[in-house]
Amino acid sequence: MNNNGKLNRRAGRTNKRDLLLDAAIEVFATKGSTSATIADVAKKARVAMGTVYLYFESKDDLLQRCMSEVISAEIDSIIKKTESITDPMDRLYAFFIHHVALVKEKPYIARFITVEVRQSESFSRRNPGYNPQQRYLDHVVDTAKTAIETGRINPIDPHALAILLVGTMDILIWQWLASEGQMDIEAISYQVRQILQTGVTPKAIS
Amino acid sequence: MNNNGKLNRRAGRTNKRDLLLDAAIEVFATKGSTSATIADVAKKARVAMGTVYLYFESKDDLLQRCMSEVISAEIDSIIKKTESITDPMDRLYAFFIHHVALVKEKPYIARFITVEVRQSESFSRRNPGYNPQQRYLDHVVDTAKTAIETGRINPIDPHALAILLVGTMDILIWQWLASEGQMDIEAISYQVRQILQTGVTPKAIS
Amino acid sequence: MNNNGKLNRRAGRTNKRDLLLDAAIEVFATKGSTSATIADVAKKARVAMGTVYLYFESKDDLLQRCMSEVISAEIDSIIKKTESITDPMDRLYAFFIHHVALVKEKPYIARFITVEVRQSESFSRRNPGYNPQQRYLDHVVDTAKTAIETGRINPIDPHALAILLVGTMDILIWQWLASEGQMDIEAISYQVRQILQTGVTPKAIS
Amino acid sequence: MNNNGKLNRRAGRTNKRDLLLDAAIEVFATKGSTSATIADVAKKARVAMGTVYLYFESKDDLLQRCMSEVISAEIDSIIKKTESITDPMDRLYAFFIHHVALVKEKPYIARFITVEVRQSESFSRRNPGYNPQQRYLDHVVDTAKTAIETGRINPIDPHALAILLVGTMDILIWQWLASEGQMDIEAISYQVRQILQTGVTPKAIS
DNA sequence: AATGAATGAGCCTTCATTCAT
DNA sequence: AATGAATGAAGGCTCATTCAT
Repeated sequence: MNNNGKLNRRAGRTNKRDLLLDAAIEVFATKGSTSATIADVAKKARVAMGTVYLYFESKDDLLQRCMSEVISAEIDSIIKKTESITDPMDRLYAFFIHHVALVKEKPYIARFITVEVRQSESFSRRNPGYNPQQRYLDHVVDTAKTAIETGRINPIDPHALAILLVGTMDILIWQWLASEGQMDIEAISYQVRQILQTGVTPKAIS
Repeated sequence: MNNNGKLNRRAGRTNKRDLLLDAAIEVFATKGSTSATIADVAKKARVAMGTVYLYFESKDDLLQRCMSEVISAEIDSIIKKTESITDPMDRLYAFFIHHVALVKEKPYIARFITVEVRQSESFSRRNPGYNPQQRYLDHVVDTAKTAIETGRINPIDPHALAILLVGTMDILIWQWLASEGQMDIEAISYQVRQILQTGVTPKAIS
Repeated sequence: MNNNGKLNRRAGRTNKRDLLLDAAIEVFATKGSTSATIADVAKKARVAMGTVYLYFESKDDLLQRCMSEVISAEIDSIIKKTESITDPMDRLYAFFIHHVALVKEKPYIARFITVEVRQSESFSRRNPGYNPQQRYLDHVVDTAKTAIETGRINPIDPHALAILLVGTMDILIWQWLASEGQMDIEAISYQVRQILQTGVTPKAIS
Repeated sequence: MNNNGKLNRRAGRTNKRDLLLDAAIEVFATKGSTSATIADVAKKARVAMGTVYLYFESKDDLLQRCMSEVISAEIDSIIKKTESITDPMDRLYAFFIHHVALVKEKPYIARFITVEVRQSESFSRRNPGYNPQQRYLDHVVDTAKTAIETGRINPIDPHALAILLVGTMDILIWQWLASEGQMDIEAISYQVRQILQTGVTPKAIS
């Protein structure tokens, strides 16, 4: 679809680099980043081991790039998709649902986020802005603040709500991955929304 | 020769074994179980490397024991502590608070639970009963069912509530660990309880 | 770029593999396969330790290959060399002499055969066809049967003769190795032939 | 059965030492001396590992003592048993048969002789007099010389005869061990005697 | 730009040996 | 004399990284 040499060359370069990033995420998610080897990644990408080092400085660099580039892009994409929704409650729910969709479409990205990113402390400390969970939390806090300001939801603590939502999403995905796709993630999501909306306590008593 | 031979021998054996388990959990939690070496564990426990193999068959065995013995014991202890509380809502909250207390007291156990157990799929598959998160989920589901039956809370989906609670707890701890203890975990916990009790939607509107 | 790509690659691979096999046989023969280390073999072959694992799966695999490839090839070669000799007695003697020549030329192969193969029971059981001593015995039995059928030698038990010959050869080499090449192995061989031909008992008395 | 304290104490000491030597030979013969561990020997002897070091300086010392004491004693015993036989040919055959009997009675000693002793170069060099095969060879050479001097056998090379006999014996036992006792060792022994007595060559032709 | 053979540091594990009891 | 827990050096093997082609 590109129509000049410059873009093509760039695309060529980008394609192999992206090919490697995709292969790396899948391999890292499947075997765990420590157990996965450069040979595994190279094999999955159908290139020679040495080629990996033409695009990434080291195995650790490759791992960091997976987090900061691929994962970050996916999350940006999700957040952007929900920005046009005006009702904050709907926006949060849409964000939730879009993430679920990503998970179903590219499960290895979900596994990578829920497993690898969490344990990568060195990454989190060096690149706090790229921690997907932090991105999610910040996004929810922002949305919640708007919702409160507009009176759309009760004046609750936005940070607490964010933790509730993101934590729920995280473990929901974890459970779904563990169930190997057997769990009805949408049904649970809907139930979660109901609880959050009305609370658990009977109205008369609360 | 202190008390009697039997106790001494048993205590002696148990002590060194427990010493190793504690050291292992801390080391595994800090470096990740794959990156951590037996030498690290031995050094932390101030014994020689070979000694580890007097009490555990392999590095993997040591990791499994950390999960199935130490972690499981802590979780049993927490669940047991809350069993006497009659009000289901209070019981769930107490369970939450006890877990927070454990985390504050032995942060490396928390880190081990939130990070290592999650990625140890092989363990989870072989020993589903020892997965702490599953234990938590089951416990909350049970408690929620009771609460619903007694009319103490609305007839919501217990499984959804469990995912909400445990997921929140999990990420709350993760955030607290990342903040290196700076976050006011109790305040957030209280806010979470408020949200869960009354819901986010203004009464009149919902 | 010498001849053609195919041959070069093949030759390159074969050469390093053969280099390792030769080094391994010498090291195994000298130190014993259990005491010999991969580092020893690598050092003798002037490669890095890891290189061994590019050509062989494990230390045990390397040992098996020494037996099944190198040793077997040498023995095939000896047996083939003697096949054209028509007189069975001469053929047996030629076989004996050729083996002695091999021993003198590549003493470490001889030592490997007399020492390592003997103790490698697991190998013998799994690959009975590659046991050099068994190969020798079978060959001698076959030749002896022909010799008997043609009336060239007395109707003795071929199996007993095989054991006599191969056993003698084995220990003769062992003695020669122990004497560090000082023993006149051909002279003894000739004497052995004399004894076998005429027997030890004076004609009149027997 | 001893009847004074001194002897008893000595016997006590000797018994545990002998117990260890027996256990060691069996273990060394079964697993190979390099693969066998001190723990194996201690377990077989039903003593603690440390006890081994009360009677032997090191694992190597234990191995040397197995060769120089136990094996040597067995061989002395065999040679002594045949000394009274006047006819040299009968004496050699009796020696052969006695060794076969030892092998059948204590196969692990046979395996130890045929396998372990052979590969223990360091031992052979340091203690040439204790090499069982050398002892056998020397004995046969002596007997053969007598037989020749008395005209009982042809004036052959005694050394060649010795190598013939001992080599045959060695491989015969090896074959028998490999056959797991299925081979009729006596029948083959008899055939071997026939061949040695009369030779393989038809009288008229030789 | 691409390859993959070669490297060697580092890890898990074993086991001969010691020593406090 | 006897024990066996503890030690730590050494070996097999892996894999991130390099470099000649």
